Amino acid sequence: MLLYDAVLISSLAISFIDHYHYKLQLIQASFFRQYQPPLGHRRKNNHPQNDMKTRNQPNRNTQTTGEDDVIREIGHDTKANGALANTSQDGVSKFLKHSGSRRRGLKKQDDYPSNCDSADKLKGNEKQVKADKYAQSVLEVKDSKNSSPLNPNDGSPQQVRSELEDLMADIDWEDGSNPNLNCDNNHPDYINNNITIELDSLPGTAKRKPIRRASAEEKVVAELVHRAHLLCLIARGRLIDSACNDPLIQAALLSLVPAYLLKLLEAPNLTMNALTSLVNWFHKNFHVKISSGERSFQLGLARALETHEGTPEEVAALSVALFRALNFSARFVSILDAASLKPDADKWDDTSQGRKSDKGIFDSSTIMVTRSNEASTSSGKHTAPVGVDKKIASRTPTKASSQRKNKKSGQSQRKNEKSGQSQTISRDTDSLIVDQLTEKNMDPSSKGSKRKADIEFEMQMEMALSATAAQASECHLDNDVKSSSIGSPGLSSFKRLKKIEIVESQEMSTAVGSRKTGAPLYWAEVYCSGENSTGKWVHVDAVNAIIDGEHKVEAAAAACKTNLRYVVAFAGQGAKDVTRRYCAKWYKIASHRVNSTWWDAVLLPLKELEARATEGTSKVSNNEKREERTYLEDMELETKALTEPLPTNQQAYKNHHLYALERWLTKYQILHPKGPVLGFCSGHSVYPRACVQMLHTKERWMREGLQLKVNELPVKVLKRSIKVNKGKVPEADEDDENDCIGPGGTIDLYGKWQTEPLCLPSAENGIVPKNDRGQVDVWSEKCLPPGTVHLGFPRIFAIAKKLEIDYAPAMVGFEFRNGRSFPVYNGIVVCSEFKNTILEAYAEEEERRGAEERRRNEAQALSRWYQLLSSIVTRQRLNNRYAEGTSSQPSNDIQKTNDSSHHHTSEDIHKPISDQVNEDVGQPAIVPSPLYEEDHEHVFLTNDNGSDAESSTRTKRCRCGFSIEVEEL
DNA sequence: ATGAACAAGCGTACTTTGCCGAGG
DNA sequence: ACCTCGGCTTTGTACGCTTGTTCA
Repeated sequence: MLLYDAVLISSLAISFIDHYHYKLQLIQASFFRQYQPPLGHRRKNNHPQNDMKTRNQPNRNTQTTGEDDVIREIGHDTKANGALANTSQDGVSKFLKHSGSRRRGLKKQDDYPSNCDSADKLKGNEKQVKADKYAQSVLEVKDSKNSSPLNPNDGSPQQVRSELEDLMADIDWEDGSNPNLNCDNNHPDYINNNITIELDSLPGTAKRKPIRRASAEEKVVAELVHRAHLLCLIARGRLIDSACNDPLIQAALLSLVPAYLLKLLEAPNLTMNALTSLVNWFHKNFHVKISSGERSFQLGLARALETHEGTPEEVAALSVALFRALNFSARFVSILDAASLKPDADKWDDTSQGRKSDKGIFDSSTIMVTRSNEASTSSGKHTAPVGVDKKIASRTPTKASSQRKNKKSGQSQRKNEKSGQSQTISRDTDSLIVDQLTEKNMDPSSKGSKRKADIEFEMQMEMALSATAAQASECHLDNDVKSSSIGSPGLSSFKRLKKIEIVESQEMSTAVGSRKTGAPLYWAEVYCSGENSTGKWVHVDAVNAIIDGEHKVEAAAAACKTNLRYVVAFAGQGAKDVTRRYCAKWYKIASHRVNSTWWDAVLLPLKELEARATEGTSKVSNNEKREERTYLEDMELETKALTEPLPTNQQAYKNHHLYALERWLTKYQILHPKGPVLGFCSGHSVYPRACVQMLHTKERWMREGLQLKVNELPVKVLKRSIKVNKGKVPEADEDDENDCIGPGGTIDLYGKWQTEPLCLPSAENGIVPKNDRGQVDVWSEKCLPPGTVHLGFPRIFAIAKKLEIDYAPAMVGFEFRNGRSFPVYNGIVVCSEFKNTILEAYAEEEERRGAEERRRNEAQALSRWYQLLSSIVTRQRLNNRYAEGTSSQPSNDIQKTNDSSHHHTSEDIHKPISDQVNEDVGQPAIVPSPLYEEDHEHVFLTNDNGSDAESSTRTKRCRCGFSIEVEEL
């Protein structure tokens, strides 16, 4: 089963990695764009979406080995320990590492002060100064090694921080022994170091924080991470779902159910009432507790069954197993709380103090990834909590002070833990990744807040326990609390904090909410055929003993700051998105969900599996009914999607999929027809989104193969900007009343309803209808006049001209160079009847042209070879004559040379070209003759050449005995 | 806590129909 | 004389979307 899941993960990951590859392509494309001129309108082909289309072609062979490694690694991890959550984190961390190198430099600047106490800005600035000092000292040390002096002013702050960060990454934070990293510790070196730090602004000066928005690349990375996380969460859901089908677990559960309950459930049609008693019994017998230790989910499930206690995930899974044991159609439902789709949500920005999207990637309520680790923290593991709300910390100064008091003891205790209890306190992979992610953004001062966070976290966890498992036995809770105190700074302080907690219970309850703890994440859906006359999927939360509470889920999740973006039901190794059932305000989550096309494609095969499984019970036997059940549910979800209540705030209408306000329409939009009015919001009429129509200019419609109907007036007239219009001659615009650029520099816009299919004048008598520039604009095939074809070949116009066939140059777009646009032509447009004639002539001409070019190349090659060989011969002759210092009869020699060279030339010229080439191409091995050393010009006779067929060599001999061996190619 | 209004950063769509010199 | 080809200041602007801030 694990193997199967690994295969699934791999296959799913392929599509994800496909997009990762696409991202790399984007980077490459941007690189090349820098060095290559833009290709005019063809640049649209470089658009990511277009590029993505090409990437999606089934060309898996192009996956690089690096990608394969990622896939293999995912698969390996999955197989190795079954912890798909770990896989998820691994995958995400890989991407963060990848993107981190770029982002770190940019973000650190903001993140450094953010980790200091924002309430005390002066202190924060001091810490910043220390961090900078430390960075400079680091650079000095590094530079002293390289024996090159460093000007402290040379390094930019970002460079310094980057260096600092790299160095800090190598430091073992657990030791806590490096005084340089302690913000509160003023190292003497720093005091003595004569460095001046200039502050941009005085402390406390209210300066607007520079806004740095996420770049396109960061957005792409965030989306990739989001997708990867979703895939992993789906795989996890499937894993749990298959564990629920374990016959042993089902049998064991069934054996626990009292007989009177079984009798109640024997009714032919299952109803919610019949379920109530069963759920109550389950809730009384199975409790939520904090998990300890890492193990596979199946083992955990068996353990939970044995002890009647488990994580919410396990308890929910047990309930699903029980329902399936009773032969109900049951699904395991989970909120997939994946990493944010928006890159900024991952930032650890103290200034925002977690107002909105202040959460880390793994600081989700997804227990399968992090909560178990958090839970294990409270049961003795020393895992730094992630994303503890600093707002809470600042609100509880007492706790903070007590934490400071216990800081020393905490540190020493950590050392003890490390040495003595390595088994229980050793960090697992998840926590390491989490720490890498968090500590990247932490400055040395974060040590303090980290310990503060520990305390906060433990308290919140305890609150969560009481909230989610109020029925849990006191003794277990006590055990957990006791064990949790092992990893805390001190038992006494913790007890003291417990008192504070009681006093501030009201405040802490809010804090618990802000920590996203206790959110409903897992439940079951049971098909009750006795409900609604047609049957209905009923929400059953056995953990909290809630039946049919689907409308409560969104509110409960929102209260716990959990994003209800994806609710997925798992059954039969498949999955189905049932978010609509639990989400009343779709517009709020729509922008936080991944591209629906991709999501639907991912879920499509899983949906089929799910449908097959949930309808395959014995109670529903025939296929028609099965299809009906799926159909009815789909209809139910669809209906819910189309019947959303009107939002009460105006801004919600900006991108609402169902409704629109006129005030939020863009420049190129209009309401047509303007009605019906569905309601009002702050005095503004609400219209259906379907009434919003796009407007374009006449030319733009023409590009889409549409033309304006007769006598249509523009529905909207825009004023052209003065700057754009200033280059134009005013008279030209005024003269052309009908142009889209109207008088006075206006742009006339028309709606689609004002257009009709393009009706161009058709070709007659072999004449191509042309525009006023004597050409045809070929934006698409639709723009071709009837009876004409576009022949996009180079030099084809010459053929048409030669054949005296009427043609028009085909303009396919514009190219922008030097700030001006130039038309791009590609071939010609001719009447269809001449197509074959022209193509045949073109093929002939191209063949002739090719042959001529070959001939020209050969002649050129021959000429060059002749030059080369004659220069060799000349050099040889000169060597023979002047090498030994003899120089008799120079005038005769020159004459001879001229004669011989002439002889040679005439001989070559009279030979066929092919022979010349074959003979001349080769490596001449010149063997000087001992008899005629001087005053002799070699003459190679054509009939005196010995040839060796085996070695393809030919020996040219002179009468004097001189020979040249040439190799024939 | 929420929403409205505004500001600011970033991405992207839109813009739009040579000129001249070298060389064949 | 005519034709072909390639190089030439690698645009500049406005709008939409998103996010943050302030105020009610």
